[in-house]
Amino acid sequence: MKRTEDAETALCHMIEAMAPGERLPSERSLCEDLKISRGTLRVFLERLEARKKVWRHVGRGTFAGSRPLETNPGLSVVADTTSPHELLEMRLIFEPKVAQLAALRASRQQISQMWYCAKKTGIVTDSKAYELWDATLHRTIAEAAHNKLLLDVFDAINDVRNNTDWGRLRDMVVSTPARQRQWWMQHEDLVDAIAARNESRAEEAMRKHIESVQLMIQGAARNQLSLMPE
Amino acid sequence: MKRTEDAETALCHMIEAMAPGERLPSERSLCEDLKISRGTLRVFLERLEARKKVWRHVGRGTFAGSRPLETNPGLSVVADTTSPHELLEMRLIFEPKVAQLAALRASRQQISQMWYCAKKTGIVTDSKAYELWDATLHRTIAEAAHNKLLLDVFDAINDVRNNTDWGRLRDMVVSTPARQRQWWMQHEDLVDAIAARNESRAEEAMRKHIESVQLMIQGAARNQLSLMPE
DNA sequence: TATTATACCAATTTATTAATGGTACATTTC
DNA sequence: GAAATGTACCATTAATAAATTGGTATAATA
Repeated sequence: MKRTEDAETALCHMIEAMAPGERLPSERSLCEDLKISRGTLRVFLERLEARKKVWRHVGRGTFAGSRPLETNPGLSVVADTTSPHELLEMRLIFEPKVAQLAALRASRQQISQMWYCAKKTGIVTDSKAYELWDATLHRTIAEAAHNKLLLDVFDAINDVRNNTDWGRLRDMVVSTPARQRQWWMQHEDLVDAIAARNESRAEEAMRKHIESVQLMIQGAARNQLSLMPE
Repeated sequence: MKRTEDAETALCHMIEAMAPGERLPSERSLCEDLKISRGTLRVFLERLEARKKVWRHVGRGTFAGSRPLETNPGLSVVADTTSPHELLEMRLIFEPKVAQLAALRASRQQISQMWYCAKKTGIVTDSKAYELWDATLHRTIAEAAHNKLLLDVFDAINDVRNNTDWGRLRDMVVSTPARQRQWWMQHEDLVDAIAARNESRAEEAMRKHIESVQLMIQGAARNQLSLMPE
């Protein structure tokens, strides 16, 4: 009885002397040092964990201090748990302002590339090709904002977009020639505003464009929902 | 002479028949199949790479089609290459809209937590504690937007913020009681707008707040620049 | 009842091995 | 002499194996 209590206080002192985040020896070596069995040691550690004195993780070890905020998982893993609605809301926050900055800072070469991409979105026939040129256009605009951090965030969001499998939904984006014509005209309008260095018009054009997509997707999702058995 | 040319055209046809992104056999097995040496094969591949017909990567292989956009490196690694200016521009794009959504969707509990954090930013004395409560306030607002993807993006941006070492710059944020009072009042105003469910006022308050920080940091950076030897 | 001893599991890290494209150089072939 | 070959080695990456860790169950022991 006495010996194990001594071991517990020794363990506590040991932990208090450690810097937060520092790693404890493994359970197997700790129980040797303290001359107690692994089972009893784990009882002590359980209490310490409840008191937020340590935190544990299988395969890694036991650490002093309280569990750190889980590190950013890279954004692409959230693809499974996010919805088209969330993604479009995000893009609606982000991209209009990006277009505004692009209107200020785009180089002539970038603008001509935008024209090229926009034209392509009007003439390609299959949905995969459309998506490619659409993505390239939007990314060119993000590049034209000339802010590296902003571009990285854009790519991170796009990663989510690419790693989802709302497959049937995506095909609907260019389901009809009329729709494709609508997106193409919006693209032309957007690039025209950027080329004219008209900040507010560029922002507005991008906002309108994404809102259109949002409306379309919402409608499609509703239809699809009513058709699906579960 | 003739045989190698045949091999080159055969290689071209092979690649054209492949789907973009598909992986070619390794150089060592390809040159066996085509009955040519690795050196000449590599000359062909070099030409194909220049024409964007293939792209190569050491340790991975050679792939058909044009090189895909480089994958998101995790956002936290860009911390070294980004600047306070870029970060604040990013936040200025992002957070006002987040505040607007928060005004729509914040729960009562979240609002009371905002009040608590805002009050703390007014009374704490050391700059580390200020940063803690400031960060908690801003993150609570992001949570209140109730969009998981948005929150992840917010955390990613914050990661950059934490992983930089513009140390002296950060201390200046609360360098004087007058400054701290300024930020505190802006925080109170912001939370008040959210609590009142006033979207446009919340957006405006957040914009004003970040613009103030932006101005301050710019001024501080200028001063520091003029003091630094290199 | 409390403690020990033992065995096994799933998650994770670390170490090892194998494979890839990149490069240099001597050799062969036409 | 120019073109092609054969060979050896490197740095990077992927694939695999081995070792370690916390988590859990069970029987034996004090």
